[in-house]
Amino acid sequence: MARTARLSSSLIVSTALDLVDRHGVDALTMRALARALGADPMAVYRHVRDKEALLGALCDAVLADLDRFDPDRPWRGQLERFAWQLRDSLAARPSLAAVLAGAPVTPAALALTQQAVVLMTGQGVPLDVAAGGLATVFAYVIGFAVTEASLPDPAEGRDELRRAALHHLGDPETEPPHLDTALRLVEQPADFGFGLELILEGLERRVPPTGSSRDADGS
Amino acid sequence: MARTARLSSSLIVSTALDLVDRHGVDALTMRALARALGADPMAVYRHVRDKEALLGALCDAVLADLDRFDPDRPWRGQLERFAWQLRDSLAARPSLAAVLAGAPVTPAALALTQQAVVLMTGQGVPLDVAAGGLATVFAYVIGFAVTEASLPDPAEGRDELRRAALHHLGDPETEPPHLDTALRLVEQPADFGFGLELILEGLERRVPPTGSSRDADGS
DNA sequence: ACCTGAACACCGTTCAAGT
DNA sequence: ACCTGAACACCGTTCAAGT
Repeated sequence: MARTARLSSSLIVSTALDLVDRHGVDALTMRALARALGADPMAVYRHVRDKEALLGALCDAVLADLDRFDPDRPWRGQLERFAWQLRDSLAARPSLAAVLAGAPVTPAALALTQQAVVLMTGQGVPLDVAAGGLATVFAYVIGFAVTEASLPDPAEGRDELRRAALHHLGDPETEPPHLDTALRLVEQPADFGFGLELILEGLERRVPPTGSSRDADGS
Repeated sequence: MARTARLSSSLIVSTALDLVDRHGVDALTMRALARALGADPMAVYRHVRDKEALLGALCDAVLADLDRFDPDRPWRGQLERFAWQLRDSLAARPSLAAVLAGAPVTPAALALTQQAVVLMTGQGVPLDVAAGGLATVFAYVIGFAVTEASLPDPAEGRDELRRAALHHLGDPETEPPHLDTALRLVEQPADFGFGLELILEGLERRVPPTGSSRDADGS
């Protein structure tokens, strides 16, 4: 019966992530976290420097949960899977997208980057293409996830949005063409796969062709 | 001598933006804003619903400050200029990038989208390509700007970052290849133009060729 | 030496009291 | 009717007092 359930960093992180999953990152206060842990509000500070470090640890946990890169399988499919997995993970906890955007350099991010560089350069992708490609994919996924998470409730103030937009357009007498199309575009989530395909396709076109039809297999 | 300098929404927004430019968004508190305006802390609430609305108005002002799209000039160059302008604007006030990411639907955003749809479809870009392209460019710029603004001070805790990353990689006995390369990649700002080029190039390839060599000029 | 919780210095916002 | 500022309900974090 001895309550030896001491606090640990991993317990703190998993409890905090659970709080974020259920009630959003705004509900993650040091006091609420301590309550969920059944501990004193200050006990958490024994294991975590401050709240910023706690949020960084959450981001690291999310990234560490993604599949590793396998250097023996084609890079393009793996980069695509990585992008979808990260997007899905952030879509499941929307409020964390902005947090990850604000703390992108974590140990797991470094580990993933190292594996991706090995994967891509090992398969003939020039280093600068691999570097630019990784940065592009990451920026795209983050930007997409944060934007998607921040879409306002449709119809919420749509009339005012329209009116104010018309004012920006110089209050024309006739309705500007495609205004309703544009309204739909900014209100609806976009097609994640479309932009990802643009990026991956561009990367593939920057990989010099291998001389023969196969040269990595069987050596 | 009568102090008739009444508050107005535009004065509030420009004063708030100035505060953000000089001291970052964290320094933008309702109290500090009122102080900068020489007004009572609560006077701002006469013109702005709450702080979220104030931040939204700041984002709108940043977007409204960008060049308009001109339907008579090539879409690709204008989309490229838009991306660079927005990136530069956010690089000049880094802390606002995350705010814009969290409030992407504003009147100016709608106006820009409407103009971009007119521009692109008017020059033969299929609507779904234009829609996907705009969303992709926006997500990329936002994600890039937020990530760039959040890069930690290099060398700040680099050793701990390395050690923790090695732990994620399974504590190998030999140094994983390209780890220093990866460290450089996650610490340094990436090449904004590279990813933008990937996206624009992919869009261009999705525009069906016009029948003759010229058909929009002179008509 | 470690842990606790009262207290500090904020914050956004409400609301009753003034003009 | 409009404007003000004291007050409320928080927050992250410090630090002195306990074990």
